[in-house]
Amino acid sequence: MPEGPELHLASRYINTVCAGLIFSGKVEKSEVSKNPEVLFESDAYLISATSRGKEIKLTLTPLKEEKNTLPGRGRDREGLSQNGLQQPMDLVFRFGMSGSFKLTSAAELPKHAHLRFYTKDSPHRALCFVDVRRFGRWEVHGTWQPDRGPCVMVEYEKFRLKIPPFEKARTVLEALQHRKQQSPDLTLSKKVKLKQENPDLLELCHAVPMEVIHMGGMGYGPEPSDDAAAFEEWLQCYGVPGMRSLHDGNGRTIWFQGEPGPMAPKGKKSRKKRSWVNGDPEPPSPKVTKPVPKRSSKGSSGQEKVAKRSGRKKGKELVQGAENAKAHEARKPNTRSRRKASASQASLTNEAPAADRKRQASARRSTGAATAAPRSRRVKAE
DNA sequence: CGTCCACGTCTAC
DNA sequence: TAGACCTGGACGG
Repeated sequence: MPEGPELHLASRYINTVCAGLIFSGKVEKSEVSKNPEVLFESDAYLISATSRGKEIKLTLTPLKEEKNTLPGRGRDREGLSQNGLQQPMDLVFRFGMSGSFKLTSAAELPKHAHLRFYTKDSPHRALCFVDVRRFGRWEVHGTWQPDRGPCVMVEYEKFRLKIPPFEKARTVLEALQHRKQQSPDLTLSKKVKLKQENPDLLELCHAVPMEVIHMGGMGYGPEPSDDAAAFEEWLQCYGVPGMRSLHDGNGRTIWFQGEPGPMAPKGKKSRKKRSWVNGDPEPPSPKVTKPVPKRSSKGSSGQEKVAKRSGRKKGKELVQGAENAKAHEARKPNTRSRRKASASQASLTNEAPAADRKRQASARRSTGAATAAPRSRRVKAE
């Protein structure tokens, strides 16, 4: 559950489902987790959350001035004042690749629930930090990690200044400059309108995550019904049939539409893990790939799952270069790929009809895009 | 069964 | 700048 907007949704979710809930007792950590114990104990406490970029902070607040009923028992706990009262505690979480929060029945904890906060009243429930891959971290008495970039959702203005000097900004800046020169004689309102219809890259860094937040869902909707499909449907580039992808210097898959651009990794470097360990020293061939959503014909008995991300790709299966609608029409059709196919078609035209502008802008989206560059070089956004 | 892949850091060379 | 840290789903044989 790692992307910026998702962390924000997680904090909203927590504040919603924990509103009015009273928690009690100790905070429980799974055996297997290597994260620190949370030595917090209170007869009655509240949980609230805030997020900042890809971090989320839980605040545990004891309800009243309760006495520690068992003197000495709490000695090993942190955050106790002299008289044995439990003080409020902040926990800062990072979600790694798979972290999330879930309020569930305490009787049936979900798998991989590595930190549990139990409600006071029965039927007991548990707010769980669920994290399949355990890349997620939490820190007791945590604070926002100091060397992180601003939050694209709530601190967007901070991206306006202090652009790292080594950022390859030429293209971006030239584009902005170009835009400026284009419309020197327009009225202010016309300029504003133009800007809204053609948001620049920086504005999109804000607008796109905000769109996800307003969409809601992501497992953090009011109902447990959940709606991952809506998000998949919303994605314009990432994992979408017809879009292209390649691997950057760190082996990360970058999704995009159209030309990869002058900084594109040159073939050889792009494969991190060798897939040809024994014999068959086949050169790691392709550079630019079209995702071939390999939905094998087997098992597709009408109710196939929504195409999940990209299919598995091997060299020989990769389709090179300038492919087209034909290619993916031949592929497994589903509603999603169909819709996307037409969307990308539309955006190939420079002059999209005005009604399609918004869609055209979003066709550039890939939620993975901002995570592409190595940390040290990145505009400190995530 | 085995291989590859995944929304991210984190740290040891 | 490579691995390391993990589980599990999709796919291939």
